[in-house]
Amino acid sequence: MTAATALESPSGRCESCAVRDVALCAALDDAELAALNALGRRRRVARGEAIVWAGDENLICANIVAGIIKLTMSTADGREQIVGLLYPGDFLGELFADEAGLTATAITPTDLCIYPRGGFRAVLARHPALQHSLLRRTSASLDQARRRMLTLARASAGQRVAGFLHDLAARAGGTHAPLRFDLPLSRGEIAELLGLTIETVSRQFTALQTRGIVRLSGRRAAILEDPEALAALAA
Amino acid sequence: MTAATALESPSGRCESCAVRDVALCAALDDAELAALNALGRRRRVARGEAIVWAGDENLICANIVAGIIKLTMSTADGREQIVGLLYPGDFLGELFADEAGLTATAITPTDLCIYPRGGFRAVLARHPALQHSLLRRTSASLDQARRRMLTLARASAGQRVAGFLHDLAARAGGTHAPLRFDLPLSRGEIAELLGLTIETVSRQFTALQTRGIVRLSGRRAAILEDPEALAALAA
DNA sequence: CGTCTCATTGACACGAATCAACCATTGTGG
DNA sequence: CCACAATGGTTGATTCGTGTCAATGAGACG
Repeated sequence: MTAATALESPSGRCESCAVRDVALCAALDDAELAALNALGRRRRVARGEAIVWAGDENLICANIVAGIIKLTMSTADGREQIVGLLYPGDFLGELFADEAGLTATAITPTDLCIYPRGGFRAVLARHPALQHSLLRRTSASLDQARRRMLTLARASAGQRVAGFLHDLAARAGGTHAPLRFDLPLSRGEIAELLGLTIETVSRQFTALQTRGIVRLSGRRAAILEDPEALAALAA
Repeated sequence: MTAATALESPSGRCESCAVRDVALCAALDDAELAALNALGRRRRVARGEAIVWAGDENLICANIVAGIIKLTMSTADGREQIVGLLYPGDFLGELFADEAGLTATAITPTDLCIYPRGGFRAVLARHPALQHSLLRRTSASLDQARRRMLTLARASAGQRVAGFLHDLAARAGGTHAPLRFDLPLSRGEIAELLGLTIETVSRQFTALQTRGIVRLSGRRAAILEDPEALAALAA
């Protein structure tokens, strides 16, 4: 038992968790954390693997420990739209729905700390600090969703792509040039996120490259050459 | 003092409030309600009047007692987008932002129960039930926002307008024909909501009318003739 | 009765989707 | 180690839907 890895047994390991101080757990002291500790189990998910399917019974929620997850909805005719991205420290789950409304899929290899939904709600009810923390997070997500509504409703393809790269660069830690950063999403996923087609995304990328604003380095990385120009385009 | 109207003095009147059992207040018993009671004041707002301006210091939050409010964001070049509608019982306010991110404007004459943001947060911290209630509401808003993202990103103009009318009809209490219901939004506001232009909205309306699916009765009312067809178009 | 606001209708332009080829990279089996 | 398929990405030609610009129409209100 002492040989159990952190992956298999989170119990007693929260203190050393990568997201101990950024996830919801940050709202709890080490003693309170025991309640969640007892409930959670670690799970590693491969790139492309689904964690929750829309329409399924909504049994779990989770903290993202590492990796990136996309939340998607699809139209009646089968086209998909990414309605949220989750990064390490973010919370995954629809606590108050018995049936999942969204599909959650790993975009990169991902580590999760999974809780049964019912159990988590029970802990939530007993820990106002946790609830407060979740409320803040949910408010922030709502704000983000509304901002994206504005983009989807009003921005041109060029503005969307520029804004997307701008956000990625900012998250990668700066706006100084030249900044090299990863593109964790495929072209198809970028299109799903921005409400465009693959072809349009591709064309916008080459346009940015032609103008010397970013340079693509393989499929999954980019180098930011002109942050001001990019920011201006994102507008 | 006994002549004070409910509008001027909410104190001691919560029991008879129109939204006592649907708003956040529903989470509190009459005794607990006293804390909010002491904080709140009623205010009536005319159609078109703004309650909060994006960018301003974020001083207040409120419960909607009667009327409809739109939450808007605008692009750099001045076009507006409605990112949320609030109905009686809904909660207005960004509790965790010192600067307002959204403009809130009354779409119809509206009655509010207004609280200072700081005071409300203090009450919230002391009443977990209230916080839980707000968390549920915020989660529901997030869900709604994400659904609208799908619409804005993927639906055609026809689908958007049909979906909008479908929602209004449902809210008006049924899908039986012929159902007469109000259009609380102007054409311009519908366009702002759906991410279209006034002209496109107008054309879609006449198309629906030509096909005998809805009939417009003046500018501000519609009669639903064929609910199934409307639902099918909304997809 | 005239003006003002809001809505409708028409002509046209433009941006992004669609359809279709082609190219590059990765991985696999001989 | 190379041939070859499979996957993902780019580029081009064309179509289609919605935005834009402009004129007209209909209520609301003074």
